[in-house]
Amino acid sequence: MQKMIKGKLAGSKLAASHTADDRLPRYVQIRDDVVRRIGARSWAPGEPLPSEDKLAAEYSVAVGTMRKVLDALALEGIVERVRGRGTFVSRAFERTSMLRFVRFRGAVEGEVPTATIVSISTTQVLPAHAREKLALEPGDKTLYVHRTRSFDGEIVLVEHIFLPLNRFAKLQRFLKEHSPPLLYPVYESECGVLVSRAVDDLTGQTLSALDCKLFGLPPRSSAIQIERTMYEHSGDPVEWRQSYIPIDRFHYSVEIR
Amino acid sequence: MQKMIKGKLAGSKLAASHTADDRLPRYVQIRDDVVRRIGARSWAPGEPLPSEDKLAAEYSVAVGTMRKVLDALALEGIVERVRGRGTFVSRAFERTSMLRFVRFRGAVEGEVPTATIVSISTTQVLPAHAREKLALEPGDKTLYVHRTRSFDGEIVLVEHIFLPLNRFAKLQRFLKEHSPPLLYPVYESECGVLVSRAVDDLTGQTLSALDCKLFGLPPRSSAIQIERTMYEHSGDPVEWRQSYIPIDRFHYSVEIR
DNA sequence: CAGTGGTCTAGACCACGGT
DNA sequence: CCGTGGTCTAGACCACTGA
Repeated sequence: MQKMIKGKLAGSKLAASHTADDRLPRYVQIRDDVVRRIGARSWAPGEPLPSEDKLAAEYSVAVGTMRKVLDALALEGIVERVRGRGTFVSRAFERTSMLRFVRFRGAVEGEVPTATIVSISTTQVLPAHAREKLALEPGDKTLYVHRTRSFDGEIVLVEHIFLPLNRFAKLQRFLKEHSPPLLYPVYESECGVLVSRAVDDLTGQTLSALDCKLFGLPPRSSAIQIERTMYEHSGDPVEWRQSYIPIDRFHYSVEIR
Repeated sequence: MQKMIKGKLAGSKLAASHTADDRLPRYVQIRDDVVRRIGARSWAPGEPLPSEDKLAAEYSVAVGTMRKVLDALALEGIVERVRGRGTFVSRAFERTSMLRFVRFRGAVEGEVPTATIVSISTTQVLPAHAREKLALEPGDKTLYVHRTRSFDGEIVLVEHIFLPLNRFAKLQRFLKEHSPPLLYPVYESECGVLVSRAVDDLTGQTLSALDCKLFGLPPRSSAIQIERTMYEHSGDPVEWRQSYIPIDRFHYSVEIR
C-alpha cells in the first residue's frame, strides 16, 4: 500500500520535477518540488502558499508529512509561517542584505550607507578565481558594478560586484536610472533571482590605486576585504563581490552555533 | 484528558525543574528539562540517552512528541542521532573550536597551531566591557590566560582569555602542567562546562607593545582582533577572549543563511 | 535477532487572525 | 464564525546497527 501510494505520487505532480530520486523520502522530494515552484514564481515572494490541507491533498500525502515539508522550508528561511494566516514565501535577503554582519565603527547602528555607482560595464575577462566561484565558462559575459557606500559623504565601503549577464541583463538597464542602497530586492523584482545563502571570506588586502583614491587614503593602504559568493535556493551561484572597508572603520559581528 | 495528563506530568518529572512555565508547549518544557539533565551530567558527552520509547514513557508523552524534542536538540547540536544506534550527547565544541572559521594564510588547511602559555593569573580588575560580557559583579575573580599559537615556531595568533574563576578553578591547576592546543575539551572534562554558542566580533586594532614583541612586529602595528564571548546551553556566558592575528595572515570564512 | 531512529498516516484539540 | 497553523496522540512500516 505504501508502495502503491508512492507510485501514484511519482506519476502525478513529482514526475514534472526533473530528477527527483524515488529512493529519497517523500518529504524531501516534495520540498524540492515546492522550492522549484517558488523559483518558477508559481507563488511570488510575500504571497501565501495554499494551506497545509490543500497542499497535502495535492501531493497525496498526510497533513503531517506536508507539515514536515513546510517546517523545513521555514527553517531554511524560504517561507514564513504565521498562525491563523498562512504560509508565505519569504522576501529572501531583503532584511538581511550584505550588511547583516557588517557594522561601521563610528556610525549609527542599523543605518544603511548611501550607494553611489562608480562604473558599470560588461566583460568577458575576469580572474579565473571569480569565474570559478560563479561557475562560468570562459567567454560567458558578466556584468561588473563598481560602487561606493558612504555616510554623510564619507566613503566607508567600496564594492566590486560581478554578475552573470544572462541572468542580470535587466539590472544593467535598471542601474542606469537608479542607485538603490540594497541590490537584493532589485535582483528579485527585476531579475527573478532569490538569494538564499552566501559565503563570506574575510582577509586583509592592499587596496588598488583607484580604491585608495576613493577612500582618500595614501597609495597601497591596507583594508579588510570581504569576498562574498551568493547562491540561490537551487544552489547555483548568482553573485560574486569583493568589498573593501578601511581597517579603522571595520566591524564584523557573527554568531556561531 | 489532555489537561489531566498535563497535570500528571507537571507533578512528576518536570516539577523538579526550576521554573518551567506550564503555558509553554510540552515539548519545550521537556527540551529544557533534558538540557538541564545534560548540564547536570545525568548523561555525559558521548554517552547515549535512553531510547525515544523510554524517554517518552518517562515523560508520559507520545513518541512523536519525544521525537520532536530530540530532533530539536539535534538541530541545536546538543545531541547527535544515529539510526540503529541511539541518541548521543554531543561533544560540544570539540570539533568546532575557536578556529572553526579562522584560517591562516600560508598554512596547511585544517592544521591546528601549537599553543604556548605566556602567563596565567587571577584578577579582580578587568575592563567594564569584559565584566559586562561575562555578567560578573565587581569583585568577582577571573582567571586570565595569555597564550600564543604558532606554526613551526612562527606566532600567528595571540590570545587573551578571561574565565570566571568560580567555574574554572580546576583549569588553573591543569594548565600548570599541560598546554593543550584546544581548551574546550578541557573545559568539559575538568570543569563540566559545555559550550554551545559563541559570538565573534571582528575589528581592526593596534597591538599592545607586548603583543608586537611576541609577533616580532614593530610597535603599534595593527592586527585583526577577534573578540569572542562563549555561552553554555543555559545561555550564561562562560568565556570571553580577545585574539589577535597579523593582517597578512588573517583569513576568516563564514556561511550566511 | 532485538532495538534503534527515520518515515508516514490519520486523526484530535487548540490558539490565533480576519470576516 | 471559519480557516489557518501549532501541538499532540497512537499507531504502522522501514532501514540500519550490533550482538
